[in-house]
Amino acid sequence: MPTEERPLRRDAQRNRDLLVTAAREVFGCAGLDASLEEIARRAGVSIGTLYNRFPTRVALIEAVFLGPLEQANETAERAAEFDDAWAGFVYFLERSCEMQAADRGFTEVCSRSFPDAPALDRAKAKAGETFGKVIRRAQESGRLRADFRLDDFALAVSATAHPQWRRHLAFLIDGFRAKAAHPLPDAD
Amino acid sequence: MPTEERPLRRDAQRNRDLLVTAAREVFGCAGLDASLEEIARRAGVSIGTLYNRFPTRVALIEAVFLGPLEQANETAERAAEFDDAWAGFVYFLERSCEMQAADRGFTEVCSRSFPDAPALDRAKAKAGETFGKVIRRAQESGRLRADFRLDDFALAVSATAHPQWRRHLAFLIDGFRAKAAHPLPDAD
DNA sequence: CCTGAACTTGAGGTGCCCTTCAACTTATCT
DNA sequence: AGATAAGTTGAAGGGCACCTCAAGTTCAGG
Repeated sequence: MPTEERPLRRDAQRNRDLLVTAAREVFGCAGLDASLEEIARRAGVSIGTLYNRFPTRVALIEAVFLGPLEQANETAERAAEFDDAWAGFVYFLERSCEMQAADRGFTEVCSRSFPDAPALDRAKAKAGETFGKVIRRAQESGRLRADFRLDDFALAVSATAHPQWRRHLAFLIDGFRAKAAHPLPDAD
Repeated sequence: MPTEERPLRRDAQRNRDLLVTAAREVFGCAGLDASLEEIARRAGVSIGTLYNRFPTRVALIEAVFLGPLEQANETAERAAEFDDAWAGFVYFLERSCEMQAADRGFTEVCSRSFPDAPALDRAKAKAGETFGKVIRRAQESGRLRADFRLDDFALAVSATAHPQWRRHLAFLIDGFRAKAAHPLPDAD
């Protein structure tokens, strides 16, 4: 049984939207630990209203980032349908880095875990599975090295959350090609 | 004329050492923005003493990290003397990642700039020059791609400040080989 | 228009951190 | 042993952020 969702009063809905928008901006440049008071300030709303609508920080994070995570999943679905499997792989990597480079909050959402927000973790897992297919296809095509794993994606992407990510990613991609592969270290 | 350095009283010197040790630990796990009170607490010294010895945060950062930076420079010098230029290049990359993975403070020292602590910036520049030689040799040997630049090192290393850095670095290194090289993106 | 429920407000309590400084303690030198 | 410069201490003042709640305001349905 889903929690009964009485619709919000119109003013409350407006404030909710203002808060989410403000939070997107503030999380985007200051990260997920940004000040909640700053977010309320920017939304033009009192701190009490923020707490009314979002009792915890993760509730707000969820409201802001569930969308982008689904968007990432769709990107992966598109990537899985490329004729050229390697191109699809590269396409998804690039879109992911793009999103992270543009949004510090998104970067942190992707690298942290959220025990108190199962929806977030579920959305991440789903996108992960979709990208798993992309990886498999690229490996079967013989262009992606066989020892590439899903977690390597997290590594690669989380490591490119900076302005010159294009260049960094280009090196990595060269290192991902099957023809470039040398044995990986044992551990991990 | 060098600032006259009257020697510290014995107790003061002891406290200074305690503070630097504590700061190394705290910066190491909490980063350069860690609480100064926490550092004083861990050193078993009052917060006033910390401020007596290190009037600013950067003064303390300098005291902690000038050593490691010089150590990095020596590592680069060793790397420049490898018979196998490519092996020297890889050696320095690995040692650098090792230092950063082990010390969050060091990571931040390497990626930030310190206008108020010229000594830090100088030490970084020096290590950079030394590593520049390593790069040149590796490129002349034909093993390192010709379009590799010194800043790419900063990229690579700052991006590997996490537990599974070995694996990430392995991919990057495969991407750094001349034989793996594909054209890099234009910008930056 | 009126009323109750929904919503908003912001001051206030708590906690952590930064930084200063006047009063106190200690090392060192003669 | 005494004098004094050097060093230590921690309370106090100022900030900022978190979170709560009693009092006030606004919406929406009758």
